[in-house]
Amino acid sequence: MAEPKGETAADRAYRILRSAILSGRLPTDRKVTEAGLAEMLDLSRTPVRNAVGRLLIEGLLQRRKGSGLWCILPTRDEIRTIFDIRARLESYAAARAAEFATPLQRAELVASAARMALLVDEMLSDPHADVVPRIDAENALFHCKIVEAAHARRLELLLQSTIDVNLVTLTLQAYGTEQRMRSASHHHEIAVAIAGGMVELAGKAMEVHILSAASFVLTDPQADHPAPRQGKMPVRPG
Amino acid sequence: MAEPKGETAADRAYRILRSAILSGRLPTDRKVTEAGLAEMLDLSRTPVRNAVGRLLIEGLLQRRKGSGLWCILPTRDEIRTIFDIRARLESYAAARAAEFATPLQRAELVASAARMALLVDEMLSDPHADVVPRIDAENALFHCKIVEAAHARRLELLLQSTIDVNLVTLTLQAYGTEQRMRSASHHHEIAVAIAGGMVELAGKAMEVHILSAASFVLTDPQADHPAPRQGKMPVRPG
DNA sequence: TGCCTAAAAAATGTATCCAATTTCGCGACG
DNA sequence: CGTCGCGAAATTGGATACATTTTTTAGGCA
Repeated sequence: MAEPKGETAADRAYRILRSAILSGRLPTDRKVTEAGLAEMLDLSRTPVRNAVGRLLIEGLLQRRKGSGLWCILPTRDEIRTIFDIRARLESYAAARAAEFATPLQRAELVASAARMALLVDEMLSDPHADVVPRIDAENALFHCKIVEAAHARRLELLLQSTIDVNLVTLTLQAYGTEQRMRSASHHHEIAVAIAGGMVELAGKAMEVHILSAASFVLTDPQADHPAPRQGKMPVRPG
Repeated sequence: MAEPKGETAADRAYRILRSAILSGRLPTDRKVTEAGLAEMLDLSRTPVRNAVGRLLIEGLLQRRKGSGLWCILPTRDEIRTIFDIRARLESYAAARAAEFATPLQRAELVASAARMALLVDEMLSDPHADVVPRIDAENALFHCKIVEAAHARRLELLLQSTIDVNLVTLTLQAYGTEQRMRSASHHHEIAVAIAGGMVELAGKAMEVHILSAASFVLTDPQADHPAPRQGKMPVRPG
């Protein structure tokens, strides 16, 4: 998951910088520079510029003309907006999946939902086991497979820059037993709807799934910012 | 509109290449290379690589591992998908605008809709006048102002890469008198809804506006691909 | 003391060179 | 005659040097 082999230096810079910004390891109260980031990552400016370009497009960085880059952490309102956008785009993806998914994809979605249910059971029966990362991975896989099954490259590209693993993980970390069970139940409903070709239901079920997560995260007092840290922290190149 | 002064070489390359791809001036049946594009534009590979990177993210270019770039023209199905996505994102933008727009922005939207009505009148009374480009411009301005008034940077970024002026212009070119009148009417309805803070109505009216355009474009036998040309055509650097 | 100007410092944008990876063609061998 | 393999060519990725633009600061003059 961390460092794919065929990854270019630019990809690596992008992955590390994006994670560093969203987890608050880069300062938001002062400028950073391409040269500085390059030194930090032990790279030349070329791949860093590539990564910075993508982050500018995603809005996680902003350029103040001649005066450095500034990291932009999404505010609570912006996180709300991101969930709203996800609800609209992913429900469209689910609806399309119900219409266009291959038989194999439908089966895989049902299987993923089943695995998720098992994982939640495991969590309930043995709270000490380290199942949470596996739940996170299964969740990511499920959403990813739906977008693939929608057969809409445009949708993939848009969601890719909207859904960030850091934000999703943040969401899931805020989840408790109750919410995880409900979430697993949602996955089952969505998978069955898609497998059965029920376009409307699949879309609406996904909408509920996402907005439910949003409402939970945003009403939880702890889940404010992703690590609203201030001081400068080193980002290790590895 | 064409060439902003403070534009960098990379921006220029991006603008020209994107337009060249969508208008069919670059071949889709054989590879193009960064070096080739650079020579075409009379630039070094550096700014071209920047532009190519953005186009790869947008999906208008695709990289076949070691062997050149390929231009990807949206198929009819993909255009349909783009309209669906626009309907969902722009209706969200309109709803947000109805909630968050400043008084000035509300007034400007109403004014834009009024100007559009005047332009359509002008077109009706004097079919020979060259009002069509002005109508296109007013239309672009209207949609742009709504997205701004939504006060959601994320939405701006996503729509920016989804809405392409070439596709919109293509749509409008397919429009006749009847459709233009209806479109102007839509603009008025949307502007009034936003100005009056009617969140639901604004969103739904925008949805109708976009899907109506989609249904018209996609049922029109002439509006198939954007210039499905095959042979190689030069792209002038200017 | 305050402001204008100009020089220097900083940051980004561009060009060019080199390295690494992949492709394709050619030839030899089975 | 087909296939394997090696090498040359093509293409992209990364580093560095240079140009351009903007900011900041130092200094002089009112």
